[in-house]
This record gives sequence, structure tokens and C-alpha cells, in this order.
Amino acid sequence: MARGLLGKVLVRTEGGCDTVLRINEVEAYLGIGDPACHTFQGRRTPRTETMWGEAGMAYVYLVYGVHHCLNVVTVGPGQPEAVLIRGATVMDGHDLVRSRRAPGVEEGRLTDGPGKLCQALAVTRDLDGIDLCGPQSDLRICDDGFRVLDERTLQTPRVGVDYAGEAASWPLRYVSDSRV
DNA sequence: TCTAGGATCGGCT
DNA sequence: GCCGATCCTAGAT
Repeated sequence: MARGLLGKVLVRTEGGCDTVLRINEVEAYLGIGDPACHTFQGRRTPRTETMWGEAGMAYVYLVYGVHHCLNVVTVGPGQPEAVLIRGATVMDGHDLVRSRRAPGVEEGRLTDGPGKLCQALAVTRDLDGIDLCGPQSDLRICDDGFRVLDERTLQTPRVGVDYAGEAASWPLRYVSDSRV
């Protein structure tokens, strides 16, 4: 699923305007058996409730009390797994992205991190549980036919999960070179 | 009710 | 490369 999300198009509609990004960096979180995942060992809390629900929903949470992170729920009821969207390139709505981000940000740095991406798309906890597959959703994922080749995809350990022991080295981060 | 710490970012050195 | 911001969440008491 994580690999498949690379190259997909993320569309945010706000105030009648669309912002369009192409996903180029993701991480997989493998549910109850993954020490780095919020639902490790079956943890089920108000925060993670969305992950326990239907696949195709957005799981949005706050990290470090400052930034939001956007995930796609990937499996389905009772199997709380998700893919974190870590990076993307701006395809359309460039001015809107700039207006939402801090002034003076370097061009290539507008949406190259999970927190930045959420800021650029005005994604907050309000969108937690939204259907990413719904054509009318204010946040949705589309396929425009673009394909990322496996040989152009870099696979590495996940970022910032050192606390997860052995799982910190699992190669569940995927980066595509469509970021150029 | 209390407390520790986090799937990050940006400014500063 | 280092460090502070900032506040919610989850687990302990």
C-alpha cells in the first residue's frame, strides 16, 4: 500500500480552491505488531480510533504539540494499520501553499516533511476520519495515471522511531525520485 | 489528577 | 548540527 501511494495525487479543497500535490515519500506502520505504531499491542484510544475503522480514511494526529501528521488507514476494521504521508511536490495551488507556509521558505522545502505538508494543505485534526476516496471530500487521493517505477524507489528505515527497538530498522520508508 | 515524552520544524551557531 | 517551541496523549497513581 505504501509503495502504491507513491505518485498518487493528493487534493485539498478549502474555501472553493484546490491544492494539488503528488506524493513522493511515505512510511508504513504495521499495526498491533509494530512497536513504532500508535496501535502497537492493540492500543485503542480516542486518538487512534480512526485507525481501527475503515480503510481509506485519513488518520490525522498532532506531534510534539506543534505539527500535524497525515496518514491513510490501509487495511480495515480491526486491523489498525496506516501509511504516513511524509512528502510531496506541489502540482497546483502553489500560491495557496505559499500563503499557508511561513514566508521565505525555499521552493523545494514547502512540502518535504509530514508537518510541512499538513501546514501547506491546511490539514488539522478536524479532518481526522475524512474519506480520502470520496470524490466530494475536502481531502482526497486520486490516480492520474502517473506511475513510479520500483527501481526509482528508495527504501530505508523510518524516521524518528528510535524508541521502537528492532522495528526502528525495518525498511518501511519509501521515497520516489519524482521529487525532482 | 499528574507527568513524561513525542511518526517535527525552523532558527541559530 | 543543535536546540527550543508547545500541548496533547497515554499511562501511572
